[in-house]
Amino acid sequence: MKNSPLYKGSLNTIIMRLLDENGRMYGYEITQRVKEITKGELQITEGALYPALHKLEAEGLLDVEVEKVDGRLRKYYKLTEKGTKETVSLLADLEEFIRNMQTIVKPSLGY
Amino acid sequence: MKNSPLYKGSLNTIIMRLLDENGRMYGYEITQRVKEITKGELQITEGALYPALHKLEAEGLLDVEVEKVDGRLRKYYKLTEKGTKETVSLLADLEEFIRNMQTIVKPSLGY
DNA sequence: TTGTTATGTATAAGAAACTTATGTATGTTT
DNA sequence: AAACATACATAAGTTTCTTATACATAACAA
Repeated sequence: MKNSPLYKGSLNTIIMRLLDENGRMYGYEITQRVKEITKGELQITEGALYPALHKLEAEGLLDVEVEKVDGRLRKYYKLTEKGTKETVSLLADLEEFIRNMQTIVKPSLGY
Repeated sequence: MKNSPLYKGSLNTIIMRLLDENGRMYGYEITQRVKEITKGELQITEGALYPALHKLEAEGLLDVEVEKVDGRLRKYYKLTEKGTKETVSLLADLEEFIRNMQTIVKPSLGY
């Protein structure tokens, strides 16, 4: 998922936010959406994504629905009620993180 | 260093930027400065900081000067020339990271 | 004066979150 | 027929951090 270590720890936030916005998505779709939104700057690898989805499901934050489309398997994920609440928290954490980093680094960024 | 996983991967950027701004600092001073700047929201632990400083030094990005002040040892770190160049790169990575995350999450943040 | 807090550095064991490599399977394009 | 895209999955290894512990001096409080 890119070379910068900064992305480490951001994957759950990305997944949850995309599901929050789009209702339901399947894994491969998430990778393509992120790639598209960030103009290729952020590439989520399967080795990171699928274990993350399984863990979020195990924690009761995501629900799964398996479907066969065009002969291929798809596992659609959506937020549970608990997952929706958790998303609010993750987005608040992201805002705080960005704010703190900008404060530390401020002279180099124009704010 | 806080509970949010988002901070994972940000420590080197923080250290390098502070040294870039302040010329030279010692470890404990860095922890206190960060705590102060972020109003206690970000606490850097020694277990994360010291190994990180040693690694940056081993990579030739930092230089050290040991001094004894008030009977206690201090190890002052400053950026090498290589370190200064690397800092520019790390800050660019941070800006890109923030930009990408804001793009993904945008409806919830007002930009 | 003795215990607690602050200052200051350090490392080891373990956890968390990834990367890299590989595997399986189907559909589409060249 | 080969290559590429779609779609999921896992195992081994790495990076980056947390938690716990350790040592040492100075300042402050009981």
